[in-house]
Amino acid sequence: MEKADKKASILDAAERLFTELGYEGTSTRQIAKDSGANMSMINYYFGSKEGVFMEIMSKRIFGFNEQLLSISQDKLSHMEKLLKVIENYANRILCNPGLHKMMHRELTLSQRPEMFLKVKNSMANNLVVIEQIIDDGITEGSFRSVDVRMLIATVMGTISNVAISPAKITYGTTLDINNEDDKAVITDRLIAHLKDLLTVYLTPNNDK
Amino acid sequence: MEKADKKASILDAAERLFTELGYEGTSTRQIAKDSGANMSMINYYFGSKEGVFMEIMSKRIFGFNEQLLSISQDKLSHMEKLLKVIENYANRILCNPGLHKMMHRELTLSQRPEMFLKVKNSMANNLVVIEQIIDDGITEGSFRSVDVRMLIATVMGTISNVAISPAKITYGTTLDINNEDDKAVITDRLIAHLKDLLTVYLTPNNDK
DNA sequence: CAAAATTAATCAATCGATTGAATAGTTGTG
DNA sequence: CACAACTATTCAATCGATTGATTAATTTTG
Repeated sequence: MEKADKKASILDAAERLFTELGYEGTSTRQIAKDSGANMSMINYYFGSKEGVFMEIMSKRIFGFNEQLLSISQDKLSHMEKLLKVIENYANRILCNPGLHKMMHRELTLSQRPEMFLKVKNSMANNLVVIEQIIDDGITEGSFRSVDVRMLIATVMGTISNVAISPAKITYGTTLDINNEDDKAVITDRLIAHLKDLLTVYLTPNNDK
Repeated sequence: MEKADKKASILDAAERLFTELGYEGTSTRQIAKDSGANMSMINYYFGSKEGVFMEIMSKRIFGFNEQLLSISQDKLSHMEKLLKVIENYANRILCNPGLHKMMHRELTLSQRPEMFLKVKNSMANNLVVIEQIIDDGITEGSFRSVDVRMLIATVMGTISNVAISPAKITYGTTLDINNEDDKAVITDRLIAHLKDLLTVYLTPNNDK
């Protein structure tokens, strides 16, 4: 309370509004109003509305890749690595589904190429880490030979789908991802499902 | 050429612009300009900008569910039904990825509740059809007992991920979903992957 | 005091929507 | 058939509101 820190409060308000209303749907006036700051403070600190957006993205994306990289270098079996990466990835996305929605939206728009590249590169980085692990597992013989790119689309798509779809569509009838308790349940269920799926699918066939 | 049919040309231009720039990012002036119609024609025919959007959605969503329902009533095994539904679903979405992106965007925004409900209900309808097929397969014993909702998230998420992700991220390095020839290749690859995945995952374990 | 932070007021541009009038096509009437 | 009445379509012009951004003045801070 002491230190106003308008800069942070602007970012907070902006992130919430962007998440809820989209980039175009959010006005700088509303950001100012919600954060208790004057309109000019937005341009004073971030240069422009787009500057605010970029700052939010940068802050959130940072550290995402490092985490995955560190796991991929752990002393684990390929399957253990893969499952750990997925668990990490799912937790990261589901702990803030709104942000993930926002990133997804920007990724499907041809506007704002700078944001597009940022999000795209971040995703691409995550992708190569996972791809490498699966590739290693296949060449080692501990994984079946599968379409790696498509399998990654399955993993990321599943997580994304759970994070994005409106509550009652994806999960049972009562669970709501906006409820904190339910969110933990959903996350666990998602991770358990992916572990089961990948274990069954990637484990080499015994017979034949 | 004879008949101008401004109404259709407005819808065409609007769909292209909405897909590319998003709903908020598209102005009625640009729709008018691109379609060669006067601005007021938009309100004359559709009442409002949102009316244009709703018309596009309605047109596209219509028939989606009937198709799936008819398949689910075919005389096929549960696995055959499931695979056929998925093949249909994938083809439908990948033949017009832009539209799917647009639907997805609207689904992640709290604005425009009418659109939201339309898209959501459409998806929910598709979901129950698939869910019923898998449920039947499980009770019959031809499928393993799995987390049905999560598996559906996997199927839909995979298709969605392939349709939405920028070309070079999801598929190999050369394939581009915006190229018509490549699109066919990607679609086939996606369907083959899902068939393989579901067959392996749902087939009951022989040993143990 | 000087620099940084904050404010109210205002900018030009653009937004979605509406207006009233003009044109074209159809229908009704004798 | 002829002419009036009516409906549907199209248009330029403009509406008030809102957009992101900027200005210049003021306050706070070190």
